[in-house]
Amino acid sequence: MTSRAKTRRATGHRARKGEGPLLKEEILDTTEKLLLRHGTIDAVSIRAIADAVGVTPPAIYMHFADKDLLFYAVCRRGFDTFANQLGPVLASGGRPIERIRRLGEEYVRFGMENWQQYPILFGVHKDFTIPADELADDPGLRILAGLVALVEEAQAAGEIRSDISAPLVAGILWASVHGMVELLLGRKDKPEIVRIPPAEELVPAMHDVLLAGLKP
Amino acid sequence: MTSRAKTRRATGHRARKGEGPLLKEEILDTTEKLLLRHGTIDAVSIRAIADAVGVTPPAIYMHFADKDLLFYAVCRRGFDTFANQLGPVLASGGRPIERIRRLGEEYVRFGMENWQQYPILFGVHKDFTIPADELADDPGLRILAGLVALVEEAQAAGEIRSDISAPLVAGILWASVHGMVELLLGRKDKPEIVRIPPAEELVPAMHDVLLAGLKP
DNA sequence: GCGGCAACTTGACAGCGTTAACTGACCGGT
DNA sequence: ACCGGTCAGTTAACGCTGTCAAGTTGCCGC
Repeated sequence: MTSRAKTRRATGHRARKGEGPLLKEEILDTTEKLLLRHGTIDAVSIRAIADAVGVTPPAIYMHFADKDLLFYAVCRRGFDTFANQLGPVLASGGRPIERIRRLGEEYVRFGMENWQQYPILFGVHKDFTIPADELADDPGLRILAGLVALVEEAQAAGEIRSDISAPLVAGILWASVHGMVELLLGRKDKPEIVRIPPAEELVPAMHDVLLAGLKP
Repeated sequence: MTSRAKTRRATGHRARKGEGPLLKEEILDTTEKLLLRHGTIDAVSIRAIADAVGVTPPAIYMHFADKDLLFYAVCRRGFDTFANQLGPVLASGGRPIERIRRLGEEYVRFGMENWQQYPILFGVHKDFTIPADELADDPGLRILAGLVALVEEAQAAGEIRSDISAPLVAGILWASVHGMVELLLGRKDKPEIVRIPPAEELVPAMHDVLLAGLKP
């Protein structure tokens, strides 16, 4: 029993005319699962994906041009759930400045929970070049645009100083929360070496400092 | 002319008894050069390194246990030059709060200039497990310890609020500058898509906000 | 001069992403 | 009812990768 051949090949099943997208979804699901299990892209081979789906490796290439685009598609899904998680916070009630704090805390929480996908989503090093047409309505950009609008709202309400432009403030906030996630993730499984305070102290303290520094 | 075989094999030279470390240094130099040229670890193969040095691939394994440790050694060197660059700033003159600002700006400048090595040095995703004994006197930890001490000095001088512990402040500062580097690097060669303000505005503005929020 | 050993080389293995060429199965048209 | 077309795969292979076991070469100390 070297190879599983679970879902499809074992059953002798073969997709009908319109069933291509079915396998495509199945590949995406399996790839995400394997990525979550093994942690990095390189640890998940095309052959392993194909085997888990129950299909031969070249079948993958019927639905994705290459490995990078497959994993971009997987990450794109994660990005969407990320945007869906943060969207409600953007539109929630309360003073703008409180929404900004909640947004940052949600961001860090999401990053910590999805630690396998996060570096792939937000890392500098994603080798694959994102297709330009897909990048147009990138979920991350939607969030960033929402953050800029939220900052403008806070500035209009007099809750944030206006001598720094809204995109500048948004960039500072984004850099801080992103750096915080990376700091926490990097020292995640070696807490005895680097004595960094735990997330429960760092994240609120950082927001205190940032929002204090942004007061008018 | 398929393979270069530059330095050693072409000359018929073979290392004497004590000349092992010579090749080791040469491997490190060549690997660093190739890494800077190609950007990522995966783009630099053991075979390419061996070929550039003028040696067969298994010869590399005489000096490094595997590929990961080779690249860790290369990164460790970069880390040392990083520490050497930041060390003087830590000990330089001026008020502690000014030194903190200069430290942050130097950090970002270093990160931007060494953009190929930076993600490998500071990324979450370095697959290799750093040998525990090497990690003890890690240059990055020395810098972090120096930053904590600097923050304590600033707190003692009454330049930074003392209701947040020094390690907490240091963590916030580190997360911010690191996130700023990643933000700038990530959007480095696609400035038309994400309209993020340039580094010359972001970095000083971020330090303004942080130091304002840290005022007593 | 000779054993020993450091420093390599040769040759190979298993696994990778990817491609070209082939094979069924289903569908619409005549 | 057959039949070409096309969708959805398969088989086989190429060139590449990191890595290892075994063999070879040449210097050093005795």
